[in-house]
Amino acid sequence: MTNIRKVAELAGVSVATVSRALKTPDVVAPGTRDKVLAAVEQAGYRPNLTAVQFRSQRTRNLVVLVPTIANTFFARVIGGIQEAAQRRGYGILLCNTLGDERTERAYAGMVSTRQADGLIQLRAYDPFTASDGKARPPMVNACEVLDAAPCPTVRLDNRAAARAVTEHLLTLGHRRIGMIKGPRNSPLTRDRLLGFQDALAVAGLLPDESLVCPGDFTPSSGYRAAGDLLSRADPPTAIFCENDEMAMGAMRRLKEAGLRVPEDISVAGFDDIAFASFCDPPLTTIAQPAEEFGREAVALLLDSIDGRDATADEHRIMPFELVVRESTGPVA
Amino acid sequence: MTNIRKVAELAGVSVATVSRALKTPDVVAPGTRDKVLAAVEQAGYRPNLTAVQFRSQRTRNLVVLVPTIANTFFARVIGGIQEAAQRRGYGILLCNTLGDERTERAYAGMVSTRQADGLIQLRAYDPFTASDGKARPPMVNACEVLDAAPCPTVRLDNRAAARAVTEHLLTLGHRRIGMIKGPRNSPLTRDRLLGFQDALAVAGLLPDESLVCPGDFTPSSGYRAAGDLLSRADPPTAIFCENDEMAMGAMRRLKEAGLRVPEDISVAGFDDIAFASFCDPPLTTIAQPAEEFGREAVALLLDSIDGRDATADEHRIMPFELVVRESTGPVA
DNA sequence: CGGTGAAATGTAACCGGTTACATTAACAGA
DNA sequence: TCTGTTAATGTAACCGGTTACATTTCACCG
Repeated sequence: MTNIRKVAELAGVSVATVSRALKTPDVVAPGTRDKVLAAVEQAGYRPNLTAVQFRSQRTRNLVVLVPTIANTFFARVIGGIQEAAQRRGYGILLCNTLGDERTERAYAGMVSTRQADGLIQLRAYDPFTASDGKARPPMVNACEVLDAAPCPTVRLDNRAAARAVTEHLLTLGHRRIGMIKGPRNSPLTRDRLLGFQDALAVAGLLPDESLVCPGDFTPSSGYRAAGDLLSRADPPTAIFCENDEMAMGAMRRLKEAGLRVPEDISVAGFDDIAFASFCDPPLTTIAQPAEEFGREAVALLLDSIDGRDATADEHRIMPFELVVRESTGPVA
Repeated sequence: MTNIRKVAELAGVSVATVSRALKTPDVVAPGTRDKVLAAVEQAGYRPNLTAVQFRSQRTRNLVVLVPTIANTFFARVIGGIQEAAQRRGYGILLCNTLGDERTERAYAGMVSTRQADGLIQLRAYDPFTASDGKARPPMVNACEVLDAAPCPTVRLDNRAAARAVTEHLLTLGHRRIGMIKGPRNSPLTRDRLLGFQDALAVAGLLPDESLVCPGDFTPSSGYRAAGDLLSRADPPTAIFCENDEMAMGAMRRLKEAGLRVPEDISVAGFDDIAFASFCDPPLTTIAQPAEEFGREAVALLLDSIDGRDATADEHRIMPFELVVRESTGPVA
């Protein structure tokens, strides 16, 4: 393999001069610089980045922990992360954790062992134990965020967004509204449920626990939950799903039961994934700037890595928008 | 930062003994081993992996180039890659190239510069130029595969799969069948088109170029293309889309035109993404073992990296299955 | 012409592991 | 007791860059 010494020999200069000609060209004489560049070209020299990383204690890699890449929303967030990271000269090490804490800690360890400079966590979980001490590696928590996050965060006001969806349904005259939740132990799910209940309370409605079904953000869990809601003595006239995937599963189930959406029952989702405007009927949902979540997370993380902002209390609340399409309508 | 020297000092042994106690424990005396492990524990020592990578010339990272992570099928493939890589102790460096060749080459360069040990390319493009010479870094090309790939490949028999879909439509009595293609210059698209034409030819039908519309694998391109097909004097009675995303876009467009699927017009897709069984009506499509593509690609790449199999002519053809759901029916 | 300072370049230490080779220790057999 | 052999451990070179510091070169000025 051609290394810097071979190039130095070829150009008739020292290794230091080669290094400088490549990294800080303005400090070497023009003539020397040209000689070096010619030698680099001739030798087909590419600096060994593991050596650079080792020496400089900087890898320019970021670890990204995502609960599941199969989720369309997360895929968009990752797209944003990757784009922003690349623009700033960073690569991303992706880990699809599937919620497994051992896996999360293993990948988080890549930061402790200097394989990456920082970490973006898209789940409400802190992979660093107390034993990591006060020397917490740079981390940003985005999308699904810990209540007392020990790091900067990027999130939505999920409670307000869920209230907006619920108010929309109430305005249409719905009074018996079902909800399909996300996974338990999730602050995000809890907040959306709170927003849902807030709106009901304002409308003077008592919360009905039996109208709230568990789900796990997959279409099939939405399908099952919708079935449960239909089997009630007095099924709801509208269903609010905590994401679009479950809403699509729910709509499938409703149609199989012979119900029309929205004439017989309304359905609302959350996230505004690409399919939301193409399913039948197009889905009323909350649009989130997914890619922007990713970009913002990268910006905060790089700030933290570069020590530009030591405070771990930098929190960004991203905007949402209620997108009313055809899956919600007046109560029958 | 605690390094191996601190640990050695703490344990009262040499750095070599510490290294051995961790990497090849059987060559150090049990008593010494215990002392070292205790010192490691006490110091909270984690080996600096950049140093290990630099020294051993192995990073245990793989670069993955994906045209677009937003595509549900690719997301599943990446999930398979990530899982298999992790099981073998490798991390993945993900690059969402969006088809940009500069970006692809930049990331591919991470292999040449030793930041990664190999590369998985999910697009029909070779990021290594001739100047990289005979020292081609380990690479595997999966899913969308070059005709003369200079490396092992993992792919589907797209031609046979497309023929199977088309034969299914012919069996239902369709004679005027539209097709929505993927991006131009794609061997995968070309093969699916060939399979489509094969089936038509066997049925004695002449190919009708005007029934073949361009698309780009997004729902909106399917939506547009379906509109084009409908505007013909004699629109097709069935549409074969080269992926499920476009099929869902097309179905949306057909419904807006007041057509019922499959009573008035049949639609078939390709890939069997999660939404395929939840859209309305559930989509007839080709199921591909997406995760398995990823796992297989990793297996081939690690073989190549470890020199277990020097031949670049290892090619895997993955199985497909025609999944008939409700979006296709007899011609009206 | 010698002195001065700036610019250009060279020398070598250093980053933190791994490992070839050297050394020491321990023990068996003569 | 001495020698040979093996196991355990230590010493130090090495990987390929970066960079502090030393040295050389050279223009310019008194």
